[in-house]
Amino acid sequence: MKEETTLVEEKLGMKDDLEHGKELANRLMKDLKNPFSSKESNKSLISGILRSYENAIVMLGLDQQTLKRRSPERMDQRYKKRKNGPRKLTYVLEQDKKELQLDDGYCWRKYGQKDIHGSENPRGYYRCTHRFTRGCLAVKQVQKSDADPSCYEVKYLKSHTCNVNLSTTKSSVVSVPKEEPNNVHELHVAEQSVDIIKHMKFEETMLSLDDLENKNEIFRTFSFSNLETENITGRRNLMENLSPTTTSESGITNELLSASSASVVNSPADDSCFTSLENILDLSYDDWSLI
DNA sequence: ACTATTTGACCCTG
DNA sequence: CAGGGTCAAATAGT
Repeated sequence: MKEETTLVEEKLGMKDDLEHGKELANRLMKDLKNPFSSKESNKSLISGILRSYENAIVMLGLDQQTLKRRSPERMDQRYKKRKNGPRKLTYVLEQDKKELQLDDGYCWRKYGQKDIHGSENPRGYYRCTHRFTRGCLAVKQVQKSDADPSCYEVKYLKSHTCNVNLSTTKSSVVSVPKEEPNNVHELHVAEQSVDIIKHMKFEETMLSLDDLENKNEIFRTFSFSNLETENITGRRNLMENLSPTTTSESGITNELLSASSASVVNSPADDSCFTSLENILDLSYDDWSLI
């Protein structure tokens, strides 16, 4: 059962989104009456309206995916009782603790773990803590490398839309066209030190670029070693460079993405960047004059 | 009391 | 049907 405080938070969030959408709609209406208003500003307003309502829909849990998964019939069928009764929980192994420490600055909540066929190590599934409160759909998968147990492969799926700024985060969010999990862009960086990783980035990026052109990518994979505690600061700096939500000024990722026609949104603070919406908007750009 | 993790069950896709 | 992804009850941690 969901906590009451969380529900209140969600409702407030929905209210904010809906009111924001309403405000933007009003501004759009005024703009449309103004012969000097630009197409760009109208586009931006509509983008904001769509985003607000999409946020609200997600918070309501009424998006298509949630509805499909949570239909009453299905809820009746599932999870009535565990067959084997109460289970024993094992303590998190030291290695797993390290995995949990692979902090990229965002708040992640583990929601699953699976043994992967052909891999020695299980894959952990994490989603953004703000999934329900802010509708953030960011997900990542963490798996210890079979080849090098000191390395972890981290796959990021979907961008953060929760606008939670890292203490170290600057101002940009990268958005990528066509946010489909099946389109994979892998950026592998498996090294023992930050310096080496930095050194590696360019080559790895160039390789990735090929993939990207071939696959019309979206999701990004990183692998990195378990750096020692004294390197945490360095690692944080590294993640600033490598994270999918990395900053525009430093990000090799940004260069990569811009080279592949990705768009870079100015600030997460003023634009939570629903890439799907941007896609829609981009596709229909020619039609804006009709509005 | 509340939040986070673990893990068996279930669903979806190929 | 197998494998991967997700859900949510049970449990642990704070």
